[in-house]
Amino acid sequence: MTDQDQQEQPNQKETAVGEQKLIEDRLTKTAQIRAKGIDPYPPRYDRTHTSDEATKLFEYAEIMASNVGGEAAEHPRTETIRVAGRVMARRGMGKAAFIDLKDGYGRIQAFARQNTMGDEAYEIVNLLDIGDIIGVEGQVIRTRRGEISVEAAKVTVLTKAIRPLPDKWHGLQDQEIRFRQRYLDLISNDKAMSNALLRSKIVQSMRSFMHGRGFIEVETPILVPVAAGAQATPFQTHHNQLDRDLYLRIATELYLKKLIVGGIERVFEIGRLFRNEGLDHDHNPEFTTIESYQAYADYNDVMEMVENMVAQIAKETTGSMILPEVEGIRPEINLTPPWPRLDLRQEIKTRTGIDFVDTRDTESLAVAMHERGIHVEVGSAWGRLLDKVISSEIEPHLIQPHFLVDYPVEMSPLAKRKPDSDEIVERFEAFVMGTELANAFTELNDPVDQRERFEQQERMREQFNDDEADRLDEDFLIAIEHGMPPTGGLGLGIDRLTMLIAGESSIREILLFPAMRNT
RNA sequence: GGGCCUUUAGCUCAGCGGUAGAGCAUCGGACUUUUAAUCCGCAGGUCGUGGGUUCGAUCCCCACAGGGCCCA
Repeated sequence: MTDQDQQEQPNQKETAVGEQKLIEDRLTKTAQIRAKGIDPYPPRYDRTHTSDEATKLFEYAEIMASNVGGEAAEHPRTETIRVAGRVMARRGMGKAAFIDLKDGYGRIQAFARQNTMGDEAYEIVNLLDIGDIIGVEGQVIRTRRGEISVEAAKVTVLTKAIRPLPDKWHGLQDQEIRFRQRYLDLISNDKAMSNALLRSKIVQSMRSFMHGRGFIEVETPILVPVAAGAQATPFQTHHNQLDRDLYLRIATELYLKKLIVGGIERVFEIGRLFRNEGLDHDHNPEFTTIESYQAYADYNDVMEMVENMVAQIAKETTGSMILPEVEGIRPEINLTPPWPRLDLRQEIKTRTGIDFVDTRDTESLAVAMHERGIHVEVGSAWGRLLDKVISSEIEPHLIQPHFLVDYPVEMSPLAKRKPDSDEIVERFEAFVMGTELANAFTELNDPVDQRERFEQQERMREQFNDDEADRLDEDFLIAIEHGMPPTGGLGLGIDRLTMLIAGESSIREILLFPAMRNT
C-alpha cells in the first residue's frame, strides 16, 4: 500500500483482521490470565495419571463399587488425580463446560462446573482456547451420557496457545502443511502419530536383532574427504579452519570395512546418508540406512540375516510376518522366510530374452533394449543400461519379497567375484513392493582388484561424464592392503522398510520432516 | 526434463466474465451432563505471485512459484 493510499483511508480499522486477529484475541486472554496473577506458562505440573491410566483407574473403581453395591455403586468415583494435555474441543454451556483433552496416551474428557469449582476458579475455563495445554485436577466420574470424565476441582493453564489448531472435524488435509508443519499433522492425524511411533519401534527392534547376533553398533564420519562407497552424487561443503572441501557421506560402507580390518568382526551403523538427487515418492536427499559387516560370512549368510531381520521386525512391531493388504497401495505381503532367490541373469533372460553374459558391449545391449521398447539413455555405460533393464522389466514384478542374486561386475565395484566367474559377483538385492529394500554382497577384499575397480569407476566418470560413479578412496585401499577377512556386507533402507510395514506409498509419510522446496 | 491436476477466510471446501459464499474455529449474547452440543447475532478475503486480454478478471490467456499424480 502506498502512502497515498493510506492518506485516502484515514479511518482504517484499528483492530487486526484475519489470522492476526485470532492471535491477538488469544494474546488478550493471555494478558487476562496474567492479570489474575496466574502464570500462563508455568514451569512444571505434577501429573499423577495419563489419560489411559485415569480411564483404567475409573473402570477399576466402578468394578469395586459394583461389588460393594448400594449408594457407591450408583455413582462411583476415584480419588482426586491430575491429568494434563491439549484442549482439542470445548463444549461450553454457560456455567459448565466439557473439554476434550489429548495427551500422549489418548484422550479424556474434563467436566468443569462452576458450582464445583467455585466462581473465581471457574473464570479460567472461559479463558481457554482449543490448542491450549492444561492440567485438570479432580475425581474421575462417569457423566450422565456415560463418558468417563475428570470432574474438575481445579483447572491449571500450562501453556497458552496463541495460534488456532486445524479444523477439529476435517482435521488437517493440506499435504503441504502436513509435511512442513508436521507437529500439526501429529496433533490432527492419528496415522501421522502411529507412523512416527512405528518407526521408532522398527529401529528399536532392528537394534535388538543386531545386538542379538553379536554385532557392535558404531558411528562413523558424516563429513568425509572422499564421498565413496556407493554410486551417487554427493553434497559438497567446506571446512573453514582446515580450508578443505568436504562431502556428506553417500554410504557408511568404507569406514565400516576399516573397522572389520581393525578386528571388530561384527559391526553395524544406523545413520543418515546424503545423496544429491531429486525428490519423489521414495527418494529424499537424506535418508537412513543400516549397514552391517560380518567377518567370515558371505552374501548367503547376509541373505539369511536380511529375511529373518525383516520378518522379525514385522512380527515385533505389528504382531505378524504377514502385512495386511492396504487398499489402493498394495496387496497382502508375506515376509515369512525364506524369500525366493532369483538368479539375475536367468530372470532377465526369462523376462526380456536378453542374456547379459552374451551381450557384453554397450551397443548390442542398447540395440537389444531398443528392440524390446526399453528406454535407452544415450551415452550411458553398460552397467547403467543393464540397471535400466532391471528397474523397468524386473523390479515392478517383485511385489512379494524376493532376492535378485549374482550381478555383473560392472555394476558392483565393491563386490567379490564368484569363484568360478570373472564377470559375475556375489551380490544380491532384496525387493518388496517393486522397490529395492536392501543391497548386499560378499565384500571384495583383494586390494589389487579393488584398486582396479575404483580406477574403472574413475574412468567411467571421465568417459561417460558419470557423476554418480564411485570414487577411489586411497585411505580405504591402504586399510584393506593390511588385510580384511572375508566379509559379508549389507545396506538396508530404514525409511523404505518403515513404508513397507506402515503400508505407505510415499517416503514423505515416513520422514517426519521431508525435504521441501523453498517457499 | 515432459504431461495432467491443484492453490479462494485460521481450517475444510463451494463458486463465478459484473467488486465472493457455506460449515467449523474466532468474537458478542443465551444455556449447569455435553461429546461435530444447541440457539441468536457480529466480524473475518490483495481468490498463490506477476503480466496480458477486456468497459470490467478470482474466473479467460501467458509466465513464475508451491503442492500432488503420471511419464522419462
